[in-house]
Amino acid sequence: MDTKTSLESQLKAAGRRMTPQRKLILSILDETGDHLDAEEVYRRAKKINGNLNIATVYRTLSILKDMELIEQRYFARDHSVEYYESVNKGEHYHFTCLGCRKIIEVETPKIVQVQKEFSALTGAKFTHACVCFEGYCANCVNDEENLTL
Amino acid sequence: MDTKTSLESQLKAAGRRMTPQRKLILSILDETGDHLDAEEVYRRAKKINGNLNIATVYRTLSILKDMELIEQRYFARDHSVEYYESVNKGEHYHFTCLGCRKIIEVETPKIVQVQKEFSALTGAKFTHACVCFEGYCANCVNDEENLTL
DNA sequence: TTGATTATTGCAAATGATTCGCAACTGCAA
DNA sequence: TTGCAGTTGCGAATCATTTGCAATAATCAA
Repeated sequence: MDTKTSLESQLKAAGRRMTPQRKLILSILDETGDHLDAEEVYRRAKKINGNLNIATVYRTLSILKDMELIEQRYFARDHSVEYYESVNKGEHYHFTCLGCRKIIEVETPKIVQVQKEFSALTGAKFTHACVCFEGYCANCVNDEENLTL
Repeated sequence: MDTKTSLESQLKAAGRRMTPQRKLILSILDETGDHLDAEEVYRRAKKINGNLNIATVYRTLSILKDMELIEQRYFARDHSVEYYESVNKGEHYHFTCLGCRKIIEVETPKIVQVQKEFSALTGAKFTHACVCFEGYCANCVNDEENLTL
C-alpha cells in the first residue's frame, strides 16, 4: 500500500473524498523540503491547476491538521509567519534568522523534559508545545552588533 | 523616583508624551495580575474613560513593546489568544489548560539552556524565544481521557 | 453503468483583529 | 502663552482566514 493509497483510505475513514485538488495540494506538501505557508502552497498549486481557489487550500490544510497529518507551526515571534509541515519529521523546533530569514531546525530533548517535569510536579498533561526561536545565525551575527542575547 | 515618574521619564527619553490615555492603560497593566489581551485592556480602560478608542490601546501597547516594558505573548497553540505582560516578571512560560482555560506559569531554566547549547554549537545568537504549552491541568485531566501525552 | 447521495468546489462576501490616514487636539518646552 | 510635534478619535483600509451558497463531482449501492 503506497503513500497515496494509504492517504486516500485515511481520508475515506474520516468520511472524506480524494479529489484532484487535494491530490495536488498533498503532492506539493509531500515533495517540498521547504516550509510553506498557505499562500505559498496556493501559489505553487495554482501553477498546475489555474482554477484552484485559495479557500480550497485552506480547507484542505485544515482537514490535514484535523487528521494530524500536518502541523501548523509559527516560526516568527510575532507569528506573522505561519507554516505547515509534515508531522512525520520528528520532534524539532525552529530558529528563524532575522538577518537572512533562514529557518534552522533545532533538535533537543529538553522541551520534552520540561513537559515531563511539569507533569510530574502538577499532574497536568500536555497535548502540545509551541516553541519558536528568533535571532541571528552565525553568518548574520557579525553584521548585527546591536544584539540582546 | 516612583514608578510613574520613572515611566514618564522613560517615555520622555523616547521622545513621547504622557497622556491621560497612556496613564490609564499603564495603570491597568500595572495593577492586574491577569493576562490581558488588547481587547480586554480596552474594555477595562473604557469603563473609566468612555471616550477611549481601541486604536489608542493598540498604539500604546505597541510603544510599550518597543520600549521593552511589556512583552507580547501567545498562550494558545493556534495563537488565537495573545496577551501582554510586564517584562519584569522574570523568565517563565505558559501552560494553558484546554479544560478550564486557566493559565499556569511554568518556570524552568531548560529553555535558556537550549538556546545556549544551540548558540555554542552553531554560533547563532538568540534575540527571542516564544514558548507556549497546551494541555489539561490536574483538575481537568480526569474529565478528558482522550489525551495524547 | 447509472443514479442518488452527500462531500467538495469556486466564488464572493463576511469576518475579526489590527493598522492607517487624517484633521482636530494637547502636552510640554521655551 | 505660544507653537510645534506627538497624540487622539474616528472611520476606513488591511490582510489572512472563514463562510454561505449554488453548482459540481466523488463514491457507493443497485
